[in-house]
Amino acid sequence: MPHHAEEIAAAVTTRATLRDVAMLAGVSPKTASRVVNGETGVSPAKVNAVQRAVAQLNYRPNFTASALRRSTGRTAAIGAVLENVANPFSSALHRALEDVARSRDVMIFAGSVDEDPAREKILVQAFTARQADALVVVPASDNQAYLAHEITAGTPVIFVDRPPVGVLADAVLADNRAGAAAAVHHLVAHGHRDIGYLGDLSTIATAAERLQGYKEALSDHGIRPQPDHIVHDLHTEDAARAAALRLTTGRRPPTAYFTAQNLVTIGAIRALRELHQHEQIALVGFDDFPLADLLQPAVTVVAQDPFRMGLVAADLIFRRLDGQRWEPTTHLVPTRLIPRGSGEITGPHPRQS
Amino acid sequence: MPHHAEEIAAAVTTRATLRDVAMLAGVSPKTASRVVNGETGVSPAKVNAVQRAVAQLNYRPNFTASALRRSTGRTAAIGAVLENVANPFSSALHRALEDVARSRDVMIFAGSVDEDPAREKILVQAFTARQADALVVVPASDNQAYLAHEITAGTPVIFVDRPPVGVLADAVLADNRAGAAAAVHHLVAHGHRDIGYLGDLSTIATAAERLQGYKEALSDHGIRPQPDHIVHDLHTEDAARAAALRLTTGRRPPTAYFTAQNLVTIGAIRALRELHQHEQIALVGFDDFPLADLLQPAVTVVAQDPFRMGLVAADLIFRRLDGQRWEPTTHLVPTRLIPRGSGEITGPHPRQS
DNA sequence: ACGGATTTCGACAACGATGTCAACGCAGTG
DNA sequence: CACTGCGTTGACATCGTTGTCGAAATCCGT
Repeated sequence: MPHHAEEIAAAVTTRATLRDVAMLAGVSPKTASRVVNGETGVSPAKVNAVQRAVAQLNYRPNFTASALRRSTGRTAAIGAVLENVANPFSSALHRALEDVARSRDVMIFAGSVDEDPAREKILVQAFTARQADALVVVPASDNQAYLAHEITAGTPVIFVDRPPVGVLADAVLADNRAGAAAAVHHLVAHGHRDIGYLGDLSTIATAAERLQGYKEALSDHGIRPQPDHIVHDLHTEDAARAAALRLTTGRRPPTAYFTAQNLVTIGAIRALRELHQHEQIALVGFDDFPLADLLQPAVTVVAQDPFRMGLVAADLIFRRLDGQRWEPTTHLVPTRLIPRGSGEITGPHPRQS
Repeated sequence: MPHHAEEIAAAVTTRATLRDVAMLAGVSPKTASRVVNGETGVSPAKVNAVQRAVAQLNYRPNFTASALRRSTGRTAAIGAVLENVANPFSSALHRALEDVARSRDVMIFAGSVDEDPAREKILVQAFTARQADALVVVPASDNQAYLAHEITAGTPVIFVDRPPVGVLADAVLADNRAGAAAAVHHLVAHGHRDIGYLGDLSTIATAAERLQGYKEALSDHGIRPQPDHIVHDLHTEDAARAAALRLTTGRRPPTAYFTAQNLVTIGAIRALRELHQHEQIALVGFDDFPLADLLQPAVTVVAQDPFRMGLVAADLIFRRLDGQRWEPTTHLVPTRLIPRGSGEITGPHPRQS
């Protein structure tokens, strides 16, 4: 159906195209395109005519069509496969990506995986089908070999928080092992030798790393970990609370806890409160959370820096998009132990020194 | 440049197109398209050949090109103009949108405005340029007339948390006025008559509504609000803390506070702690926050339900996208007062009844 | 006034995909 | 045997935009 002038006038209900603008301005679509894109070499008279037509028709360029035609094919969009856009870690990461992307006029597509491996693939597919220029992935599945094709096809893929398996790619990880070890060293230094471990799903790579750090640190002090004081697979606050209740009311309860994830920390705190042990039993949590400093006692944590991780990931992405080449590299972002009170409750084995 | 067979074999570095698939399978692009889209009326032999070619070339359809050609032109993407993807309100809203969108295979573009009116327009532009099928907007500017064109062009636009100005559109709002009034009634019922108000930027519509509710509730009880106990434009935790410190150490300090926003609430709590007044001065905050129940005293709040607001907004969007028509409507999502302790500290005017 | 350089402009094809439609092959019918 | 009808298939145009390239108009210096 050809576009006639009278149609254009009547067509307030539909979006104007460059053809419509060109027709109204009495120029070719190509010239209209030139004006819209601010190219030089168009006579002032035509520039004016096109600009008036643009305003009159409220023309908005179709960026997807433009990207399709353009040589680079860039869509100026990055896909972020996150754990859950609503949790603080993911959303801080998301925000960091956005901040860097904003300076380049790039948008972020974000989606939540909820630890569902199938969902991870679905989201990656959805983002690649929409021609995302790059992907940021917090993997939930146990293998990301399916991403090899995207990477060889030139799409930068950066893994964040958890390392890739089955494929070589850049990764930005917290130093989970060192962070967990620091927590344990801190507790031992405050006189604890019987330190309970409460952790997330053992399928999650970071959880495994933190357990490893916990065990290594204990072994550094010649302490043999008590198997029944190590509990995995606590994926909800309530599961963590139940586990902490059980351990604390058992015979020979731990004198301190290392809680290896946010919700686990909070669940454990609830349990200790209920048992009125929160001023007696020490606790260090992995991953900081808002208001940790306002609780009684304030909660000592090993803080990650998800915002910084996002900044690093975004930097890698844009360096790759700018054409830089390098071997896939893993970047460790350090953690920081923040003593606030709960981790400084002294235990029964004060240091001799 | 034409696609030759040997090019296809060598072209592992570039993304395969439907042309490549068709060529390798020995069929026309149209037939390949039919197979990829699962249309009927293709002989089993060709279906097989195409599927093999798809697998061999790791073909992934270009959804943006498809959307461009398709009659509906839907991109299966919704733009969300949020306050800040990293704050709990926005991210809960975001997540609700995602949950509903997921069931329709629709993705969410999200961006943060940070209360910057210019940024609001930029994001809307970016989303419409990318042909988002619909927009969810938490406005920060004082006028959204610029969106009228999108709406008449048939793009559903739903305002959330704050009403639109200068344009008619659906809106999903918390019942700010009633919620604020409920907080004040609650405090009065516990013996308070001198209730300080600490609020966010007065340019934000919700802040104005909450102040209005506060004033009306006071007036219902025949209380004249004290002008110097009303402080606006507290947009950071620290500004709120400073204001609470100032009011509380002034002569004739309020016996209770209504803090009209999240960070303001937390800032006020910090101030009261520092002055050791947190067990003496009552406080009700607007908007719930995690761990409010673990503080000492636990914090009484008027809870909004951003997740529900997102669900309602998403429902409106998809009903519009499905072709339903109705006059723009405002949906009020009720708030809920959650007594936890800080709001039940009794004041100097216990009720006679 | 002339030739050549420069500027301005539009026709055309193409990006990757699909709607339209006509052509083809093959079976069944009169 | 010619004809109809159905199921397959591909040629072509098109979505909105821009890269390429040559034509036309304008400019300059001599």
